[in-house]
Amino acid sequence: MINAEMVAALEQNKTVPSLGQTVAAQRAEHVLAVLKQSAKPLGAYELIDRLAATGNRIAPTQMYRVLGQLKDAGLILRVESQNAFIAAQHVHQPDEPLALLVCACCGRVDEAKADFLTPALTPTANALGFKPQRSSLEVIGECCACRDSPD
Amino acid sequence: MINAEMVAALEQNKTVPSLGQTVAAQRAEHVLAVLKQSAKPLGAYELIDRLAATGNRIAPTQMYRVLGQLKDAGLILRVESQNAFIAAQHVHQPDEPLALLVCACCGRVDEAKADFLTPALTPTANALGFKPQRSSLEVIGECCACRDSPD
DNA sequence: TTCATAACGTTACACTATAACATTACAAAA
DNA sequence: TTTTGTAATGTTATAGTGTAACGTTATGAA
Repeated sequence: MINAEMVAALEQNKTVPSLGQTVAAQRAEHVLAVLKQSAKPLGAYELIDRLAATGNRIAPTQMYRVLGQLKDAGLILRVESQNAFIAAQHVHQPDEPLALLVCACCGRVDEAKADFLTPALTPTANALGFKPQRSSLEVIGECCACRDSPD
Repeated sequence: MINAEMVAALEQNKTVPSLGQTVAAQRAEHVLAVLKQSAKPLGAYELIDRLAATGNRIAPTQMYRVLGQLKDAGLILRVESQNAFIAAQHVHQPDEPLALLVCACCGRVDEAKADFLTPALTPTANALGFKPQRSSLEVIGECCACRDSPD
């Protein structure tokens, strides 16, 4: 459905060429566009509402399919602690170790590489006979802007 | 509601003495007991059902209050990726960096200290002006038992 | 053309979580 | 003792999250 060509196009804020005309591709594009415009993570139903406002109402099932595709393509990230989604600042591999810095104050989320994770977890994993596949690291705190703001 | 004395008692699988006779304390005890008996994380409504089976049905709101109290006391942990809860193997501080090793196969969850997190995150946090407060690290993989099982 | 299959659509429902408000328990002030 | 404030507890209702199950359509291969 979403392929390398589309990922490349979406990443550059361009319309996906040939395949971009399929219903599914256009929807994925719309959803991604809405997420990119949002400073904060959006839930599935909030996304549905915002999409509906542009005349593109879809059912929850559809939205979750689109979100799954975008996630698999590395174009969006799921914020587990909020059951919500953000547009990725960079395209990622599914198993790439990332840290999400979540502002408890304004909700903004930043992504950062977390390459230290794999080596740091190895001893523990080995000791327990656990084979890590992917990880989710979310750091809750206060972002730059909220620290500076007078409250 | 839940105080140091109760935490100490609950930690040792004992009934909370004096205060343990309050309705709330007994409920917290029941919920914790159910979680301790489960190999896998349990959702709030699954907990409600299991508690009801022992003649102690409570409403969702109540359950979330109990879960909140137990969590604040460090007696249970929330598995963000599953919206579910486990009994803590050890009592924890709310801001203590932990890794949860979640088996994608059987659902079992192990907890491990993740002291490496704080120093590892400092450079990134500083660069972004982000002030970390607490973190949630969940590692999805295959546990010891599932690797050994024939499948 | 016919058939298989994958994509897409729809309905319905189960689970997660909390807002809002009612009631009760309890202890300090009058 | 009564009053009263407050914290705990109880209840109802509802918003939000997620998916199972199944129907329909599109597409390409036999």
